[in-house]
Amino acid sequence: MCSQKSPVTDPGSFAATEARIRRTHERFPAFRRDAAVLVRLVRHIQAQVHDAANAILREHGLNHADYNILIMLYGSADQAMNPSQLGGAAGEKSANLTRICNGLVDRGLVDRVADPQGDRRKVQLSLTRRGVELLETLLPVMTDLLDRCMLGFAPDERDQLEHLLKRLLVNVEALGRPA
Amino acid sequence: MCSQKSPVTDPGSFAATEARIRRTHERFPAFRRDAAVLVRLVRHIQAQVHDAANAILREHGLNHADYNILIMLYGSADQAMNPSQLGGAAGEKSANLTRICNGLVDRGLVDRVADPQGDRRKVQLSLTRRGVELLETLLPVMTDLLDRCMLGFAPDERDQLEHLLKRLLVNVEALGRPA
DNA sequence: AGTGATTAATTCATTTCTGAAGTACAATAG
DNA sequence: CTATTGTACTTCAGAAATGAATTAATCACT
Repeated sequence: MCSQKSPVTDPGSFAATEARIRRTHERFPAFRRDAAVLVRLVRHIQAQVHDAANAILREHGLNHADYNILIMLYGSADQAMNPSQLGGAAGEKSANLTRICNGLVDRGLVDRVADPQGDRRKVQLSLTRRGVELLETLLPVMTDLLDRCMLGFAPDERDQLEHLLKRLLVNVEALGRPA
Repeated sequence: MCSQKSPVTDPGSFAATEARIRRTHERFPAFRRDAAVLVRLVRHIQAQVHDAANAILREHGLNHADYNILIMLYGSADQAMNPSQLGGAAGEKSANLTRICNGLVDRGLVDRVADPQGDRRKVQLSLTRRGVELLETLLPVMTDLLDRCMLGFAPDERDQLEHLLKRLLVNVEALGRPA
């Protein structure tokens, strides 16, 4: 109403989303405003982080999915995981995980070997030295990205948010199961 | 009837993610635990909601992206939006939005006409009667999905979460803008 | 009125992701 | 032991999403 729209995504744009949700609620009262707002917020946040990460990683020849795999391995107890663990951790479907790891193996960032326990269905994925090196050149800039997400959040607010999101996660994980 | 959905994340597994983040922080101290946890929570929540919505909508011949477009239009003030508004609202890139809307137009759920204001660059998208009818058959089940997300949340907790996520959104929206 | 920048939407080639099916192995039970 | 059931991963074909043009119209200035 007052100033002209700011250049990229204008920060007040979520107000329009809320107005739409309100109208939907008016037309269809069972449709809950609060839940809809939360779900759309999560969607927008995730999309923005994803895009920002992709933009940064592109110039290093990686994308967000690749990075996620690398950092999962970097943080894993014995520097190694098998695809199903990795898929769960990174939130990738198994078919997609196979494809992503193929790329990382081809580029010499990840090693794929037979499961040391001898279960011949399983496979062990781990970072190569090159993988570790690349990831460690990425970490400063990705860390900076995370820092910028947290600007203006007090420690107790972060805790609050973390706690609430964990409860939300429990709820949404149950969505896949019932009828 | 016997085809079971394979869960992407096994429930309770977020503890493993936290352990990985902690180890990453130990190896690379600047990497912040709190921000990383929040970002991964958001990612997992979004993925679960997306998958659950897709599973529900598939049997109606739609997917989550389609549904989002329909409900944005349903809630819009004059039942019509142009692609750029819709893209911003639904969090879709413009190229993708064109593709999605092509499909919806082809199926007779959405109308695409010239902008009534006369700006010949613009296009008006609106729900057809069939689009409204289909959406209204979907709304009960999608509403139920949203309700299940909110199980166990008190009103003030929902407010808290909404408030915190809005602040997080402001931060992540700034990520895209050059530092 | 003429120019250069901006905005809106689309196209296009390519990459990424998905669901379903397939292969190989392991575990369990009859 | 062998049959059934379940798990781990891969393959595959098709769908969805991306980034970089492209086309076309409007805007902002002079």
